[in-house]
Amino acid sequence: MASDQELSFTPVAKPARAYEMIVDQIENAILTGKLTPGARLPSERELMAQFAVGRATVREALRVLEARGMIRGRGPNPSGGAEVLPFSTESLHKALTSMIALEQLDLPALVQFRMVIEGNVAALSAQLRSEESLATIEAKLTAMHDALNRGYDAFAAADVDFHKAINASISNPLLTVCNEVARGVTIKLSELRSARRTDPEQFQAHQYRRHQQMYEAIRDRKPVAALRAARDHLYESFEEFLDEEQRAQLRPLVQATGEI
Amino acid sequence: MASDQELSFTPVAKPARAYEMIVDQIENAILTGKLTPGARLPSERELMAQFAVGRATVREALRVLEARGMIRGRGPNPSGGAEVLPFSTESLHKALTSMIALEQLDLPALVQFRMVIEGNVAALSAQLRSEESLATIEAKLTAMHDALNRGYDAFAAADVDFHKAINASISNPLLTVCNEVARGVTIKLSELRSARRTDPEQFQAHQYRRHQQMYEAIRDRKPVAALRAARDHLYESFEEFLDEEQRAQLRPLVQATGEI
DNA sequence: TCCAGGAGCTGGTCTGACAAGTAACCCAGT
DNA sequence: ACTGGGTTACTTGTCAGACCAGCTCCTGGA
Repeated sequence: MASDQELSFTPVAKPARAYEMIVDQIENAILTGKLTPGARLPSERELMAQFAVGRATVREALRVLEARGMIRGRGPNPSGGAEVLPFSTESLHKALTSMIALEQLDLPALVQFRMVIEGNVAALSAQLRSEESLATIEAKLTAMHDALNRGYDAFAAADVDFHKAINASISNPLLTVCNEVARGVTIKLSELRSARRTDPEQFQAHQYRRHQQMYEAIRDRKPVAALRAARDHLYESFEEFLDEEQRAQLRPLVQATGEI
Repeated sequence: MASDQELSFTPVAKPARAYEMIVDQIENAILTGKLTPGARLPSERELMAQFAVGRATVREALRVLEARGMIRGRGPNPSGGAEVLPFSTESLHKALTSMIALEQLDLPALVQFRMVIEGNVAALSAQLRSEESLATIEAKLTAMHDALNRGYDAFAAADVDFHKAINASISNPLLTVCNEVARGVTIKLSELRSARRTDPEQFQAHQYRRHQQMYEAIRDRKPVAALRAARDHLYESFEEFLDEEQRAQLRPLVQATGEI
């Protein structure tokens, strides 16, 4: 152990690449608030002069910052360079999405994840929601009712809005992002497996009733009911795509009626 | 509403930048498995010929992919170009870290997230674990006991191993990764706020008892007890860093004793 | 007063070039 | 036969200069 430490030499030099130092400098300026969202970076040619590097190096640094969602190029424009963006979860979105693709997640794992997250989000909302949040959720539920039988896309959009309102009521960006990414990937994955349902009206009506249950549980501050409604809703939605073994993996989350 | 749909024209042209198309092509090749981790991309000059663009364009595309953690440049090297990397949580880490720096994510939100995930993972493990998984978890608990009073690092490593064993017992990579990333970021964030504890022996002994409770709940297939042990453990670990308002945000997850 | 058109800047891309670094090969010496 | 060193061919990192197309702004004419 001790000999290990004594023998571990540190690398002699770090071949720091020039564009990385530029990235670090601009990133620090943004993270420390010296560059605020909406501000404009100098033009590439000016940055080239300030950093004393070639334009290609400046551009590589800008591409990295753009990939991290911190700035956005705005086309040719004499009024300044790239714009500093306000915080967005987009890079988190992309990282999670590519993770899901690379891990070759299957539908049961995704649904299990969503049952965990959405169930607890609903339960938390039932306990922590404000009156304003509840009003928003109710409004989205009404919009969902109005969207009944107006086609798949309209109803799906209202569905998303409803869940977004619930997420907003507990204001935890991590839970929200995980929720939305998982939802997006789940839909993409399940749409590959089956065409649209043959009885959309009946299906939508049932979906609406489930969402109504979730709303009522949140309104009445009943976390257990909210949890169950959210999980049952998810299980029902994807049950048809799973075989018996896969369902067994999810059933603990459904069965856990009065206990968990 | 209907007029909205009719009036929504689609963008006439996408000013797609050349390097973005290159990013998409290489990204798709990786995501679909046509390029597997460890493989090497062609050299920049060869890519330049294949895509029929200039080298600067190829390089900008490579920088974006590198920023996303999908490839890694390997210096000047006649044996090939950039290396395709296996999935890593580094980009997730970076995204979360910058969220914290931009004050979009605070410690209560992180702990809340972990209480949701880890609690349900423990509960699921209590229901779905196999006997082999349980044996591994028990082994890790024993290792944790052996690491008592062997210093902060040794105990922390044993702690991580224990939780990894629980994660492995339900084999949902999405839950596992979210768990580990959140743990890493939480530790980084809380270490900034306070020095090491003054009574490490007592603290470690208490931590060990909590983990023992979790193990026993999983062994006895008591999901509610496992859930509570996991959540209480987290709440206790970070309670000291939170003010009263922040604690109120987490208390629903702790209070939910016999119900949720 | 108002609008059309040019000037000047910008980003996006290409070409060509050079230094520095590494992997592989060959060859001499032991 | 095996080790060691040097050479070579290729790579990346970076720079300089150039061109084009698009956006702003300002000016000059109607």
